[in-house]
Amino acid sequence: MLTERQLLILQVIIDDFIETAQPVGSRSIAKKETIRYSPATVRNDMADLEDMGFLEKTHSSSGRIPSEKGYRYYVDHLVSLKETMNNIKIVENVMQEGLFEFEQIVQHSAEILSEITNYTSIILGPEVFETQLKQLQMVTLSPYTAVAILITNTGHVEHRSFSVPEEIDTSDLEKIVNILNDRLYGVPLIHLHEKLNTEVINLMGSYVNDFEKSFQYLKAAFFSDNPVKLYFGGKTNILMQPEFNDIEKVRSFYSMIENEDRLADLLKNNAGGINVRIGHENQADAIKECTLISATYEWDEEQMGTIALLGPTRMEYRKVIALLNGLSNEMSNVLYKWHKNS
Amino acid sequence: MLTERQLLILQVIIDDFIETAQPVGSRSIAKKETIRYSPATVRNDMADLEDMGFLEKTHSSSGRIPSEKGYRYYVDHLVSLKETMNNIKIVENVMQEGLFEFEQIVQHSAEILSEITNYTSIILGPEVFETQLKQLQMVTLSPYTAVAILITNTGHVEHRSFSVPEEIDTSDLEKIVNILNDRLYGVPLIHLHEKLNTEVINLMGSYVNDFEKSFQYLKAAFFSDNPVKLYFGGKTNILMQPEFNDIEKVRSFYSMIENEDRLADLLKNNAGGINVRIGHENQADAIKECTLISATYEWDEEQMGTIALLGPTRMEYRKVIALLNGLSNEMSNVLYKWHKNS
DNA sequence: CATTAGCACTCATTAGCTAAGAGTGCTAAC
DNA sequence: GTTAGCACTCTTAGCTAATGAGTGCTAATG
Repeated sequence: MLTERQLLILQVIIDDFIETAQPVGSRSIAKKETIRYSPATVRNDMADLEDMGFLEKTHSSSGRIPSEKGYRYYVDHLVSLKETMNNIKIVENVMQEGLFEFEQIVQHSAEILSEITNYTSIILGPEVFETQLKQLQMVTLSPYTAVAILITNTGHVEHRSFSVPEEIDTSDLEKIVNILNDRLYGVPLIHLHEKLNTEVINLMGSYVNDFEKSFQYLKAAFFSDNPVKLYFGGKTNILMQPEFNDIEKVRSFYSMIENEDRLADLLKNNAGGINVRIGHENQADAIKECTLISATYEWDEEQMGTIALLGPTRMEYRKVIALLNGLSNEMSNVLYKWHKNS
Repeated sequence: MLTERQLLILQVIIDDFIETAQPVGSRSIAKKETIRYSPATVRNDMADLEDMGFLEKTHSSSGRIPSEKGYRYYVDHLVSLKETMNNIKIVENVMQEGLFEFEQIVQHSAEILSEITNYTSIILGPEVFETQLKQLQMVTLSPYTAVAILITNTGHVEHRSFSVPEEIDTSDLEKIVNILNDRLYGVPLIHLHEKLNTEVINLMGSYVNDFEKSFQYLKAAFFSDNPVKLYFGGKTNILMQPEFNDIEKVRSFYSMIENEDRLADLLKNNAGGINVRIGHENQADAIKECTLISATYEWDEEQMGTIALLGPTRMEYRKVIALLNGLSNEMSNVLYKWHKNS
């Protein structure tokens, strides 16, 4: 459908625009070494490319800029995954600093990713999926206050303080915690609620009198629904992009970033592999001039988490795709080794 | 030094400018009900106020805007602390949601504070000062990995994962943790290092053979220096302020916000009470067009933490000062009750 | 003598105009 | 199929004039 030459010209225009953020004219294209045609020829192809919807003009006599469809074509056909720089070793470097808890590794990786790319990085942590319960603990601080602590096999620790009403005896609570520890060891977090409500609750009565109220209390402390945790890096990088010179755009960008639930939704329903959502392809008006590009990392064929970058549609796709691909592989490897050792 | 009338005019100008963000002219002042003089009279006083440095012009024939000195005078003489709205009950409302861990209360309060004011709120947490060690725990995840958990009497939980080298025996580690728990219970966190290095280290040898290496390891995990923790609310509120229509200013604002160490320094060396730093009074170029206003909350005459708001120099001082004063009192009360119960 | 009316003056803002320049689309020639 | 040539479009920058908000100063006023 597209001629060889049109393809070439499309590629050159998009590459150029990504670099300069300025509309690209026929003359400047014809000057490139790879182009051996006159500006007039280029103009003809540009007009065709515009007719097909791959390019746009900012005004009737301006140079061309890529349309969303143009970027889409560019990503699908002109950027090859083979260019992947494997072995980027972000995670490896992070881990050499002696960190090893997943939460910290992820946070750190997000920061490095945003530094390398100058976009905003978002990582959806892995704990939601495969992590298992290692231990529950209750530490009483005073007769009326206590802390509930939950530890997973990945080294993740959740805690929540709560106050104990007078009518509840802390020793009852401790008994219950012991039972829970016995019964829930090794249970994946996602099955915790289920297991709790079916098996465990029935056992409880025989050990603790009048356990109902205490149990309800503990349940709220330990098993409050776990909101998805997002890790960000480079939240202010967007301020560097020329297309965000307008405060209004910055505002709308941040309104999206702050809405973590919404963001998590956008990240979650992804197929595996690299996923690129350009402009309006994101079902979110606030980032209709942004590209959200994401990759999943996984272990054992189960999706585990997502790494993403959010930047202007004029994104350095080539670099970013290679980078994300490399990083997701690396994280999958880390998860694999991890699991082998634990 | 200032006549009655000049005082009144200064106040009206600043009030007006705070509200509208527009230079104030003599005509609009003369229209106010409280002003019973002609524009010409007002103009004369405005010229005097400008000579004295309280007002400025944006250009030779513009209305006046307050100078930093003007704001300073306004804050020192024209805003009275008596207007305090006591009983603002931010914290009380937060706590009614069932939260009670200090960290969460503080975080939540910061958010509410920024919502009420539309500025960015910054709270310097209290844990650095009076909190005591409640319990240390070590949970082994695998033969080579473990989590160190530290719990304070305020319900604060710190944790840190670490990997255990082969040459170290986890049972040794556990022994050491037990000893530490015995000896360090109730010790204020700030004295932890000291106590550790003097008393405790000497005891260790008699219980555990070859403890040195293991101990060093644990020490790093449990007692890594605790960076000051800042809680933010409304980080993007600044985008609403008309004086931050310029991206450059937004950038410099965020460069300050991101530099938490620097911010913490600015907040720390404060006398008690309410502290207002206007524009260049902040020793930081990045916020030379901002006001940082802070209040300390305390228990038992010791400074405990700081609540602050960061916004443009054109700040609603009246409202903000009353609010911060109320909130700091409230937090002090909470701390007091807290301590009584624990 | 403090206050005020009057008036000339300043400066930002806006609109309208022009010239330059970048880039296009089309046609005719190669 | 490709390209040179050219008329045309639109942005940008610079200039001018008109408008209007606001000032500073002077002289008149109660």
